[in-house]
Amino acid sequence: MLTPFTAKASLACLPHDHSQCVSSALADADALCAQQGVRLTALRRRVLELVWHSHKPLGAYDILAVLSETDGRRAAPPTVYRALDFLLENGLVHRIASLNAFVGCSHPEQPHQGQFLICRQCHAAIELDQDDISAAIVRSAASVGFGVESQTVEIVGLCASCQVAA
Amino acid sequence: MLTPFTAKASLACLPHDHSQCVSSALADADALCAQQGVRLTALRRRVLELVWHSHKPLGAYDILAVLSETDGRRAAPPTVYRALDFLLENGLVHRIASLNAFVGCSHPEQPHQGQFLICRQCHAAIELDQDDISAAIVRSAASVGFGVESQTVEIVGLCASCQVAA
DNA sequence: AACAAAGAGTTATAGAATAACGTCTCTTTT
DNA sequence: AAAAGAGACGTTATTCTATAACTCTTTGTT
Repeated sequence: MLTPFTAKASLACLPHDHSQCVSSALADADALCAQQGVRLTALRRRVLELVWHSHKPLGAYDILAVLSETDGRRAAPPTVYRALDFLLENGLVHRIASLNAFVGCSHPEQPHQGQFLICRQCHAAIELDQDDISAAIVRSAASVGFGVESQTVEIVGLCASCQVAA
Repeated sequence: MLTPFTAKASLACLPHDHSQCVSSALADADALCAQQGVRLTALRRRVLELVWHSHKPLGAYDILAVLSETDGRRAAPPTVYRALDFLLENGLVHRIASLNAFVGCSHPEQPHQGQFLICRQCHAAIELDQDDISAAIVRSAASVGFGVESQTVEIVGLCASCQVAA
């Protein structure tokens, strides 16, 4: 069974109109920030747009390079990291610890921590939010008396498209 | 239900005779390397011992500092990273991506990738290897056609001891 | 002893992230 | 309108993490 969300997220590895992803992510971000009373400044919005440039997690220094070279903006690392911190805090992007990289959040409406399927071939990241994975983790943790507060779940493998190609 | 392994691993956050952990980890490593026909050199064994100094994941540069200051060994980063690479390849330590740190493997007998419960208070890492977590991940991945090859599961929260303390 | 190969030392550099401080631009208050 | 304050961004420097490339040494083998 595919939930609407799963269906949407799995687009990451399939041909699709990606400009739709970007524009809807930006529109969602505008709406959410307005609703939360926080400021999606030009810089923050631009960083979010760059992160959404593809479904591949993007490094902070890649973002920095675009800001400096393409945008012609004088930018040093803190500029990028501050924008990313804001986007992380407001659930608009996720950080992939195993890659030191950032990816747009597919459903920023409610706070959550995604689970990520990362294709080692095309490098796309598919975001999941499966309750049964979380539940299994919480249950196992509870069996040793451990109280879960946050989860990092990052899975590497081959996406459907790249399996076919191989 | 606690498997023997789970019982052993959860020791991490409980008072226990830790010198036992260290000596048994080193003895296991000696045996496994002999069996595999690979060399657990003095340096590699020492790095493993340092990683096992506690159940808290240890940074490469922390190891480096001990080698330089305490052991008086002239050591630069590659020295430590090569030893760690060897230990990782042979399943004797795990790398915790979210911490950029390394921790001894609790059951190096068979190759596996652990799942880790990391206490935000005492910083100890409890290694799990729960099939139901892996199974839930593989199942969710399969539902979007994704083939799992490796998993990073790192859970932050409060261990039993630190919950009591709080 | 001679050799090849693995291990470890050495130097330099790349990559990721943050600290600390200054400046500018708003808004809010008076 | 002036002053005050806060938030955002610029700037400089530094810390932490990791690897590349080359050299020398050790070890096991012939």
